[in-house]
Amino acid sequence: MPARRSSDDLKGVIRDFRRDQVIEVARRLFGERGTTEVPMDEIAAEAGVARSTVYVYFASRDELLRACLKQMHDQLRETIAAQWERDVEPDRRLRSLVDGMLERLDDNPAFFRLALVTQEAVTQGGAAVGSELALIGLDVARLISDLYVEGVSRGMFRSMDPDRATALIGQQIYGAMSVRAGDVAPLPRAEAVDEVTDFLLRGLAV
Amino acid sequence: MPARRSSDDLKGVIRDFRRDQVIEVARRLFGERGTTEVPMDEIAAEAGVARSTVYVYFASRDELLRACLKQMHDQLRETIAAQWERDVEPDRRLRSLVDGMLERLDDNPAFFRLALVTQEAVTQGGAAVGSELALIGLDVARLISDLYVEGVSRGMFRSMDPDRATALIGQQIYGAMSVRAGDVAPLPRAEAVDEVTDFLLRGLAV
DNA sequence: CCCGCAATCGGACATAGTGTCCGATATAAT
DNA sequence: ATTATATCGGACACTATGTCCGATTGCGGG
Repeated sequence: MPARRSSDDLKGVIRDFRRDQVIEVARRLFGERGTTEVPMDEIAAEAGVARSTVYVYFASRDELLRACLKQMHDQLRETIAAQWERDVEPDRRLRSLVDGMLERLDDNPAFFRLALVTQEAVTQGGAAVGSELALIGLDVARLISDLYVEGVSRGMFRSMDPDRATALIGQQIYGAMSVRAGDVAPLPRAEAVDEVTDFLLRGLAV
Repeated sequence: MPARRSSDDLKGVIRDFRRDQVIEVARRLFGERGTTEVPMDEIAAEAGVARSTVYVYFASRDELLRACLKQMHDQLRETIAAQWERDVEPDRRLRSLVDGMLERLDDNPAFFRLALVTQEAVTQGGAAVGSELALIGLDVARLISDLYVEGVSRGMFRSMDPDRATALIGQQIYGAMSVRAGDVAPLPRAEAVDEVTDFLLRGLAV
């Protein structure tokens, strides 16, 4: 039986490798051109598989999109986790969070665009896709909420409803990412992170 | 000649009326379901014209989309202009701007979603569509910039690079709109406007 | 009323892409 | 060699887009 099992493992490894190739290609092309304008033929060809094989791995374009989002989500989680352990102060954690998000964006500009264009997929009734997006949103929101509450308890942040504060902070980060994703000449990241973090902390008023 | 001219005017009026009908329907359906998932057949049927007639008025789906954006832009300009004349103080103007944007969003929730999903059309190489979006962005940015500069000169806002301040303010507003567009139970508008404006002014720090 | 003109309609057509299906092929294990 | 499994490649049915064009409709003028 051991050889049999080893063979299944190898098949699984090969299959996962192939599947990941398709996801990588799809992520890039979807990010560049949107979720609906890239023919499955093209994704298959670039991934080096037959088009019908793509449908063996993914039931539909939507499911492929969902897989792309999941991969993105996993990477985001890793990035944020790594940043998070490095900082303890709430304001530094805030900075880390912004940094992590912008880092993922810059590492793969198509990253955010994929999330952005995926809003359309949600609008189109892609419930499964929507739930993957919601998970990403919840992860980030929880991090924001935690750091906000900690900031208040340390007397660094002014007191507001935590949910509202979380929403407002998230809005700024989301907006910053949106703008940066479309910017042909974005600021150096460290500078952009400082700027957004500063603005979040201090606002406009003198 | 006068009667001849009058007839041409009537034809123009009828044609514009029909064209606007198509735009209205398309705006709604695009906003609800995205720019690519609504068949032109359906838009035509709901607007009460033949599908081939839609192509008489608009060369393509993209051109129809562009017309939708232009209509949206015109309405936004009217809303902002009306709000703008009512307030002079920079912080009140800021509030008016946020209010105006959220008002347009609430008046037609599909409004913002249309702009959001149109980001995808831009990604897809819709240059003409992109330029319409850019015009909207420039309008809003100019308003933000003006009020920011005035706020600094009055000693109400702290001094930063005006372009960066404009970008940061714009990001928050954009994020607020994005979140609100997807919210099934959004805050009452006045409350949301106050909250965003307050956050813009004061930030997080105590 | 009739006629001419312009706009619109309705349908056919070619094309592109999606998802399904299946026989042929390739590969690995026994 | 045989068997089992995964993949390939292509055919198919269907949907939607944009183009084209003859038929129909509506309006204005004589």
